[in-house]
Amino acid sequence: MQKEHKQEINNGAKEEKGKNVISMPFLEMNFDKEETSQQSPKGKEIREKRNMVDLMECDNQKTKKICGSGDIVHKLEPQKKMDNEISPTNNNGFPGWLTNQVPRFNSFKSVDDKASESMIKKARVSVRTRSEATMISDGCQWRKYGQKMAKGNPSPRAYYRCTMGLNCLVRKQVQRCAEDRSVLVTTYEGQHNHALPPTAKAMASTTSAAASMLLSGSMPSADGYINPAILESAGFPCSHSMATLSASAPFPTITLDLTKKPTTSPFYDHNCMSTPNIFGSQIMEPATFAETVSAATAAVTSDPKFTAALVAAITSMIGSSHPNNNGANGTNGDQQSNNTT
DNA sequence: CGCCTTTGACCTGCGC
DNA sequence: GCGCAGGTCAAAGGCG
Repeated sequence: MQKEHKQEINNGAKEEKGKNVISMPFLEMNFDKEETSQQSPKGKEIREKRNMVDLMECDNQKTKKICGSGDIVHKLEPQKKMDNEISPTNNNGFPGWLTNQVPRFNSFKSVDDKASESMIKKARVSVRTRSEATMISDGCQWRKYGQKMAKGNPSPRAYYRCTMGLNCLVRKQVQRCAEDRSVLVTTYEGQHNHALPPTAKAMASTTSAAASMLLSGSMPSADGYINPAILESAGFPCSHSMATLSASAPFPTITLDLTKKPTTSPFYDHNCMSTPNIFGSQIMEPATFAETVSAATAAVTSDPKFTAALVAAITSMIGSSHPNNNGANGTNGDQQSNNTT
């Protein structure tokens, strides 16, 4: 059994190194090169060449529901206890990479660190995309630190850690949907404590906004889709069942399902990455995803309730902000600003 | 030579 | 208390 898995894994690895780097134009766009140079220009290039289809953060809880794989979620749930306890500090539910609320992550986990982590983990963002690549490139640099076979899913789950920042503890899990292997599910967790590429910021803004909306109760139901009207009003072409928020989970989960085909959208082929041909052939236009994200952001933030919630959230964050957080939050601050505006 | 991936082992939490 | 599953660590090997 393990041997089989190994084979699969190995194959996957080879694919990654060889060619499967589906760079998601939407996130890679401009910043790839820029951001990459921040740390290890060399490493970046290498990474970029590998299989990455970039997106942002995926939340597996949602994924679980959608895909039925129920892998990642399992482990995440246990954190709910801690999250609840710590939630006061991060009641906004902003994904870490968005707010930098979390002081920092380190290999050494003190009590405080753990607490911070919990906070960061509160909000997750899942992105489901249809792609042949082993990973989506979201503009950040990731280092693989583990891989595991998840129960109920023949595809291995890969664990990545952000290496763009020295102590950035943002992590992401990449796994293929058990029911539809062509669907790549990426779950992001934590906050970036460093500057993010423009595309990454856009994504972060969108997801954070959604998370905020969810937590603030702006959502009509604890478990549902973002109001299509809101999204569409902002011109979000893939609004139909594309973004899903879940408040029923231990922590807020945002799922961006980019695999679904909108019922009405002449832009579908261009703005949604769901079509196999788009991913498969990697023809997606660079600006499309960014535009989509921007539209989503605008849509989400256009909601008065959300805005109010966001203000409250930010206020709360500021009130409970930690000195250390501020320093590393340059980026986050920007993101927050974006959200507010 | 340095960085990254691979992978088995270990740790932790949850359900029974 | 035990077993299972997920997540992380760290040594070894590979690649550029």
